[in-house]
Amino acid sequence: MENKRPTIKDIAKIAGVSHTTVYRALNNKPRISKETRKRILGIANRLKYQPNVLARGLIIKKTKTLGLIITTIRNPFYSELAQVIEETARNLGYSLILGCTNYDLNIEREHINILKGKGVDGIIFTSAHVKDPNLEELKKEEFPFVLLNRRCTGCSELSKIPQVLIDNEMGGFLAVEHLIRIGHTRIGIIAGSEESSVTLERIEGAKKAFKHYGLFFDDSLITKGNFLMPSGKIGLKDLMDSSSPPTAIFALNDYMAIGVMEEAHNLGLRVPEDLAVVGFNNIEFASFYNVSLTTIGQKKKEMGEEATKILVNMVEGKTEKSGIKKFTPNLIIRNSCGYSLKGYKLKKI
Amino acid sequence: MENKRPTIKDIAKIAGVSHTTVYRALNNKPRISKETRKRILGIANRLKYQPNVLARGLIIKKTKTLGLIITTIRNPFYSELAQVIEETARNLGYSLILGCTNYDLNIEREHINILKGKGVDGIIFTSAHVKDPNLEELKKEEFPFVLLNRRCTGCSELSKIPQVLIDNEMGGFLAVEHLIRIGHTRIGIIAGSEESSVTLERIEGAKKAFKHYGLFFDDSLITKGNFLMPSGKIGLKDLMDSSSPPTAIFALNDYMAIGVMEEAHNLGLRVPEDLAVVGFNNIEFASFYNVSLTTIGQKKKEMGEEATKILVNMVEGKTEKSGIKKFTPNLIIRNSCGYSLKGYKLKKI
DNA sequence: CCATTTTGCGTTAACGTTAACACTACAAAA
DNA sequence: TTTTGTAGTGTTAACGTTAACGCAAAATGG
Repeated sequence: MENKRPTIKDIAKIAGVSHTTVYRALNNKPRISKETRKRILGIANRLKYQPNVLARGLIIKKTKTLGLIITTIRNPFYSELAQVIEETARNLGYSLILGCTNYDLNIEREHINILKGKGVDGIIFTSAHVKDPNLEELKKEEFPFVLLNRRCTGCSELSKIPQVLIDNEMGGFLAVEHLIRIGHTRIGIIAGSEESSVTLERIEGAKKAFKHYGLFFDDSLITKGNFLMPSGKIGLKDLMDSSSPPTAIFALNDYMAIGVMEEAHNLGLRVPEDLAVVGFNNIEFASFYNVSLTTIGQKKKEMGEEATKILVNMVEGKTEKSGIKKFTPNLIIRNSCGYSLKGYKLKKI
Repeated sequence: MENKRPTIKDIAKIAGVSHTTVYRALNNKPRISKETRKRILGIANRLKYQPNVLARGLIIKKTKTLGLIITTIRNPFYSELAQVIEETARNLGYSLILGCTNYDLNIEREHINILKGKGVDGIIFTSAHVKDPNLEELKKEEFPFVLLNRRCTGCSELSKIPQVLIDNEMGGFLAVEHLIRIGHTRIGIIAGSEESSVTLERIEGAKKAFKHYGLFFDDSLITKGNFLMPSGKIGLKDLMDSSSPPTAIFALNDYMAIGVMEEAHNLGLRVPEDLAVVGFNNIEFASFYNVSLTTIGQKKKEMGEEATKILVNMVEGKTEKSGIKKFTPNLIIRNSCGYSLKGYKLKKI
């Protein structure tokens, strides 16, 4: 039984023409008569011909495959992003190779090498380190990639890389402003990994909010996390152990915010009565009534689409070699800050 | 500036040997002297040589790439699975192309064709349709694939396909048994998509529990869902609209169970006081105190690993061409059924 | 010490495409 | 009629590997 998939040459043999003629028929190239084309396409259909992307890729150096590098797909923020990226990529004719790094630059590097070896046309990098030698190298090689929800301030050259992001600083500002306006002054911050641009910018925004409202910003109220759920727990514990603990928490993403709420429960703290919590990202679970997390929303769908489209454009040589697309975040008020409870009211500004 | 990645021939030129010699050096083949090998490896390292997987794949028909077909990565159950699959695949030297189908057999088919065109070595299919012509065809072509958390009872041939699953029937039994033992007799079921083997088996288990405890099983208490969160909402609404609504719900996965809890809240029903809810899968969020969903746990990590390893073994020709690996589910009791509340107590059996 | 094997290379041809270029026949232009 | 153009086709060589085979020189063995 012949299980081998048919090749151009197989079709050529059947049609009694040269493989080049078949190629012309299949790829809508000129210099072939209507009749032969039709005949060949008929045979190809019958045999269910599918081009061999490997062989093609070897020559045209394109594989219709993109890489997606994320930290961990377990974080719902990334799985939601991955979903729209896969979908838009597919609609544009591309497949997606998924690579998780666990925030490890060495694994990232490994992924990059493998992806290049497999001839991917471009890579989407999502949030991680600000300073990343891997990216600098890629940039030097003029390998196409875009940064999604991730900045690269560390490296001058990289400012020219296409970046799709939200205004994290504004997001941080909005989050803390909300807490201040409902009456909090001691606000703890659960940071993300400190090498991440996202962390830096959101904290920067938080500081601006403090300043704007004439409040003192206490550095000791920042505790280091890593964007994963457990670090929210640890972070809260640390903060509550201090001599004058915060009355509100700004967790730099929802995943950690949920950890905060978990630990609050363990510590016997009620949310929002004893502790207000605000997150960032508006993952699907944040909206559930029994989570009901006040958070900062961002247009994940639009951002994922945008990043994918930009990358595909680069790959296909359709302009847009650089530029920053910045989206605007918005505050989504739910119950975790008690905004809707009596006893709290919004300060006039 | 030469940005092109170095090839075997480039190295050969520098080393002053033939490309075959370089090949032998790089791939630990015999028939080469220790010194030349060392010299060549030195050059290769210096040039940061990375083999071109496309060219290699063209000949050896292996690409060190696997396909992972899932319905949607947004469902945390699948993102948790994807995480471990990516990780084990990477550790075994494989990359993963991710394909989401949205439960659409045509999209699945499209994915399969593309994956084959890209020369993936094998594919992991996760839960979807029982009867799937795509799989029958793959089987006929002897293309390597494994079924993860998915059965293919529809097609006789496919019983020989490696399958990694949990005992869904037992899981369904455990879930309903629990509800019965804490006193419920009218138990609504939110089914998954009806073409799914998972749905059928879990319902089968539920029915057995009814029978085992001498209870009448009311078919009208099954409502059709699709494993997505919103269908949990709709399902509950439908069930509660009936003339004699259930006092407990068995949602066939956690994602829908959360939808059920959402809708219960909207309908003014307290969980677990007015409505007990049990799910299936034990996704991470189920464990959070403010969700606290009683559910059926399965060894996702082990199953993902197992499926990946089996597939890699098949691909690499290391036996294990068929066989079913069945894992045992376990009941995880949290608060959504009120087991821990006074007023409820466990019936003796 | 000669026959045989082994070692250390090189040559050449695949793999399934794409692409440069060559050729023929026939039509249009000169 | 000769030239020029071009539609339709074929030949051949890439792409970067793997792999079959060939062939000296060195090593082994009886």
